[in-house]
Amino acid sequence: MTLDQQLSYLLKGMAEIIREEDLRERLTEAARKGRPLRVKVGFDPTAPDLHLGHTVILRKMKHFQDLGHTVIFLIGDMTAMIGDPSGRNVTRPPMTREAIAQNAETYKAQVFKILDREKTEVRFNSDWLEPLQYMDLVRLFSKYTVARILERDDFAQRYKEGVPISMHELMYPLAQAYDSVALECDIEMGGTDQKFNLLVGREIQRDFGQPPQIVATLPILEGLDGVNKMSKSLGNYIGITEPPEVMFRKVMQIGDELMFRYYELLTDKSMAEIAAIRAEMHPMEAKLALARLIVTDFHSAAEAARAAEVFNAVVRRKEVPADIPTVPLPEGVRVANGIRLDKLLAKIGLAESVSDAVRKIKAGAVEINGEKVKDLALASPAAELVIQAGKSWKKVTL
RNA sequence: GGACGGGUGGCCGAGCGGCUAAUGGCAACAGACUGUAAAUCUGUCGCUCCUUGCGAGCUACGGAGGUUCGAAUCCUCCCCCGUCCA
Repeated sequence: MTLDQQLSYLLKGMAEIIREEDLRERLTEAARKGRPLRVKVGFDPTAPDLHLGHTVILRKMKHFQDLGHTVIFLIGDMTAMIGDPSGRNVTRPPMTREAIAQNAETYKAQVFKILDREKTEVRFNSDWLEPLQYMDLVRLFSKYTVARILERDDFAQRYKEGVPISMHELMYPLAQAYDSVALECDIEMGGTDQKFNLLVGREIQRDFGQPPQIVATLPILEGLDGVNKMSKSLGNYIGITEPPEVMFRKVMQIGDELMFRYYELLTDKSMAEIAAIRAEMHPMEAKLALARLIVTDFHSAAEAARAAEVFNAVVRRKEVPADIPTVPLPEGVRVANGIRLDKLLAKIGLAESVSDAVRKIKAGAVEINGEKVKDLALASPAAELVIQAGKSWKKVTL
């Protein structure tokens, strides 16, 4: 690849790069000296399950690896041990070492679905942050000013609105910047919300006599709702270890506009190809194709095809799914006049509570063996009950 | 250290002695519609019980006490947050 080709490969899908000339320069230098660039991305080990939102940046990391560079998968275990309240005004409980170590393992098992193991350095920032003495920290913090720290958007806003900001939150950008020093990074990537932190890294590196890192930000992927960022706690995510049918169905649930965003950030389609899809394909066909692409990435083409078939059968043709989980009849749901459906639904997980089950039944969301149910009691139950509550199915054997 | 303001259901935010399981909005869950969706419309939206009824009980408005026939609403103490002053 020529330098220009490399550049456009790397820049595709990036939100911002600071600065492009520097990247060009460093790529040139790397080629000349035969020294791969060091590209750092930090991950928070509090939520061990990766979802498609994480894969936007993982894919970009892979692109750097494709060009022979080294990617540093940095696990912010120090952050997790302190309990980072960033973003929300709720302090997260600190995590134990064991929990962090376990999450880190889960992470590693998942990221290599995308990253090249050979070209990945997995590091923990406790390696260099933990040994720092008080005076080391004072020296580090002395390199930055309160006014500059408060320039960070969310700090500025919270300060203005009177939302609490804890001292340690102000130190995070410095700690993260120090990671870049410790790792001698050439490039640091993060979501667009990380821009400030990434930029601080440049200044601190300069103070430590290192060339400032190049900063690359990537768009934050919207979740299934198309509004909020994808996150596990909001429940609008697609996990990369989810079963093929689930992934497929979730992709099909997104709005049409969001689909093109997913095409852009989660597939290898070029912008030109995506424009063609938008112009020529029926939206539903385009979405089916997208779902297949995504499922193929994390499972296989065969699994994707099967998931597509399941989707067509169950959702479009409203057929009964082939493999419904079967459970025995739970205790305490039999009454004199048959079976209490509200209790049954709650016990087998088709409703959150008995009250919720009552609501669903009254709303006409429950079918048993193909018949809509309106009563809370089932008088003469068959030996096998295929129960549908909304989008969920369970089979109960008596 | 002082003065003032505030802590309500998943979130935001009303209520300021009974008519309040607690107005609104968002989210969520169902139903209709459809191209899977989205949008829209409708309903639901603490938990439990049963004789499923505009039924009964329990729990809930930072925490603990108190006043009252009755408190999210009044009083006391405590905890937490913010603003201003020092």
